Amino acid sequence: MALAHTILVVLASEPRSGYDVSKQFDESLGCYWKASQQQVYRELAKMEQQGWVHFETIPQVGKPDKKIYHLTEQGQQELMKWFAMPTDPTPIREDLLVKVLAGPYIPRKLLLKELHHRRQKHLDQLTFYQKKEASYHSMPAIDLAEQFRYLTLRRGLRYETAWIDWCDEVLAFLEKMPSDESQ
Amino acid sequence: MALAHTILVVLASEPRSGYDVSKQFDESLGCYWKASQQQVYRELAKMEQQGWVHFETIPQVGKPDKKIYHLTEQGQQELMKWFAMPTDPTPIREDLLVKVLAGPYIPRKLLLKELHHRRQKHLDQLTFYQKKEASYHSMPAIDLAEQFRYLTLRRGLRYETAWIDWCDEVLAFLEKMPSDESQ
DNA sequence: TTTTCATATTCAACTTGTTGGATATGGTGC
DNA sequence: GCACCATATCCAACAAGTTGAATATGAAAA
Repeated sequence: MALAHTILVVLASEPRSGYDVSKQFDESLGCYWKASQQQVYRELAKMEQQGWVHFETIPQVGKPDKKIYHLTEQGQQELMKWFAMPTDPTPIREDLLVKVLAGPYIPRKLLLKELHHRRQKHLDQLTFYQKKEASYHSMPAIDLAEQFRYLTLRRGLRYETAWIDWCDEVLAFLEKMPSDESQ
Repeated sequence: MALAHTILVVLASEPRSGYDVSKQFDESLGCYWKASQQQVYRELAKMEQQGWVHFETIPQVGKPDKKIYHLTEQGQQELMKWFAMPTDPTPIREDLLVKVLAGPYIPRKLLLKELHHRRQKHLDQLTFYQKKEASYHSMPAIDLAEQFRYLTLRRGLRYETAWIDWCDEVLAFLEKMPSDESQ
């Protein structure tokens, strides 16, 4: 259900086409909510049927007509209803944790490679976030929406940092362990 | 695909029934891989068809026959193949982040309630992990499998800590902000 | 004594997410 | 000139995850 509500939030600030909504996911929301283009289109069609959004068709030449979606009164009410419902933490599903659990069966070299690989990924992401963060600090004033966006960025920073620290801890642990018993 | 491989890892240490595998998910894996009983049963059936596992039927009175699944040679090979494939971070989908992004539209009181609620949830989980951690430290010696399990627990600790810290940061931020402009 | 829990599996229907393709055109880089 | 990318939507098929129920019994708790 939450994908629909995320789209409602995106549309709340400004009416957009499915293509634009999808771009928003890729560009700025992606860090904490990933959705493919197909998902966005399908969800918008469903939301339109439910009366949460309406669209105006804008004819174009050489391209399919643009459908600009906007919230309806009902959509806004739905959003308010969702705001009032407490959210639970998303269940975690992390391959890497399973691989660490499988430590006794996995060749030590592979496990080390995995951890180094993942550490780098999270470091890259962290660096990206840090640049974004710096750009916030260099701005003279930011509006309310930007302030909230900044808070979500802070979550991203903490998330990546926690991953990197854990990778380091595991790597240190593995180095102290007796060398590979499984292979 | 990873659910199947997680089940393979669980079965690698010891043959089990679907019921037992499901219990493992609920009891110890749940923190980083959640799977419902239905998922486990369906996945095991599929894995059996693919030849990754076999089962022996153990007749029981008053209950359905127990099916004890164990890895096949092919299943072990599959596991090794999976070990060799790099894993990517799981895409994040967090309602709470969307609600914070929706800050300008959501009544301040509701947002504060959400954050307090979530902080408490993560604190409860953290406390639970800390008790587990303490029990590791009180053991005289732990075997290899337990050492790896301990590392996954460390991930849980860091995960919950990062959430709590972020909740605190957002709460502090909101208190400094001008009072609710949306309601 | 009745209810609830633990055991053990299965079916059905549904929602959500993924993958790959089709369609059509104008602009940019090599 | 040709490959590729951005624009803009849609379809189909599949994989994964959720929800609710049916079946059956013995043991423990209220």
